[in-house]
Amino acid sequence: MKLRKITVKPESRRHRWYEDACGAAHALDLIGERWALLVMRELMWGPKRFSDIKAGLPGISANILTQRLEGLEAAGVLVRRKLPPPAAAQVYELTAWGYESEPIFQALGRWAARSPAHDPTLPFSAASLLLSLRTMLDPLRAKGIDARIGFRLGVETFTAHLADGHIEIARGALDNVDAIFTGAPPVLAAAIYGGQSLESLEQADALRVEGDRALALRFMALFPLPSKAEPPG
Amino acid sequence: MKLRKITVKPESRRHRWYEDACGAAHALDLIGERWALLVMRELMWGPKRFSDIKAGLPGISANILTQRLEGLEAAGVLVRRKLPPPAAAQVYELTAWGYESEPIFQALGRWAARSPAHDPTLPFSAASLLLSLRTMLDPLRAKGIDARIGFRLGVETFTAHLADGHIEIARGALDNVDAIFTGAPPVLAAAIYGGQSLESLEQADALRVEGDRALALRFMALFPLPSKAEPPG
DNA sequence: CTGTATCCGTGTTGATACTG
DNA sequence: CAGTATCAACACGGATACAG
Repeated sequence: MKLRKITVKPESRRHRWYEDACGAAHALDLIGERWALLVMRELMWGPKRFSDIKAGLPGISANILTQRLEGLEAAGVLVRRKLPPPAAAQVYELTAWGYESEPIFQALGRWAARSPAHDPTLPFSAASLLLSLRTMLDPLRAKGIDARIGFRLGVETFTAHLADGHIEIARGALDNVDAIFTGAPPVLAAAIYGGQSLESLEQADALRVEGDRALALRFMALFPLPSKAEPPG
Repeated sequence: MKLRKITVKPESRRHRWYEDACGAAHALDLIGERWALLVMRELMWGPKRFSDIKAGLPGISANILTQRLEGLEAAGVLVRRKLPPPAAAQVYELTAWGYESEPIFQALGRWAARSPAHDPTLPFSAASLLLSLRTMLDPLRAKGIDARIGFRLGVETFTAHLADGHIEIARGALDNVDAIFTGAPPVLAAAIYGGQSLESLEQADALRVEGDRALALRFMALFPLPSKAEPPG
């Protein structure tokens, strides 16, 4: 054998692909690398800057985030845009097709919610908490409620609009809301999913509710978790 | 350095977790490693042996498959069982919770079907082709058809039961079917998704149809692919 | 302050060869 | 058939250093 070590250009070594026509395999070729899906999750509520993405992803390092953003841009999942002055910041934004990935998060989230090993006390980003609300809403319980709920999660604010057993969520200024939750995402998660009482969280000064308190309490009960899967054996 | 090679116990071999309470992140902790989901895909139609799993996964190496099977077993996604004599073979089988992962494949497959980069000419395993049928069935087109279709894909046989705009698929002997397709999975894929005419594939001796030919032709048209996503810019 | 590029230690992955 | 052992290549993450 002559060609012992061809000097392969680093860029030509692209990637490891599954050689498989299966749609799921192709999806994993595009977004199956470590962190890729979580980067997309952080962008599900609108464009973000590099460091805001990074802030929602505890443990990712800057170079890895750069690589993922490049890869996702090449795949057509997101684009990088320059905001017009005066903001003049660079942001990353999902393409229309990128936003269509939401059912993937829902399927993963619903399935993982039944995992015996799921630990809900870990850090929770605002993006993922809101995604989980859309995933876990019980349409039957929400039937008949028409209301707007605001969230102040750290520096970000969101408005959820409940109507017809359906929930719409948008990032942005809180206008015309009937109730507002203010607190860190894990605290709100403890209230909605962890069965923590609103009073105890308020007394610990971890969560605050303004506006229609009865509505807020009703809202917190709209997101039942599924039962855990049986461990085998 | 004294401790050149500490004999680390294999179980202490933690892998890298996302420290994130998000359900999707936890799902990726469990099944996000390379090959893990595709191993599950191969088991979606029932228990399989090591080498049959491997055969459906072009490119996986034996040691990686071993590791994934161990990991998935530890996660509670599958169990290993010893078949009773005379078969007496070891097989891997999804747990009930493991089977519940099908929506993940559907979400991934549906999303990837709109990828501009999807190449349907790559190898296609029987398991993934049948999974794609369940994903892509158009209930409206299937309305009013009540029929049983058999598939001989290599050594495996499957029966699909169409009723009420819904499809059920099971591996096993072909009993009481109205039509049978015989051929390699990529060929059947070309017929159903690639727009290849049945006649041309039969003339090339790549596909054979027995039984109700009109039904077979109707069946082939029940699985429309979505349009491709626009490349950005 | 925001993002990118580079080095480096470590752990993961994968091809090949080998064993029960 | 069902894996294990070995080794090389690579990906990850941390820590910088650097550029606008």
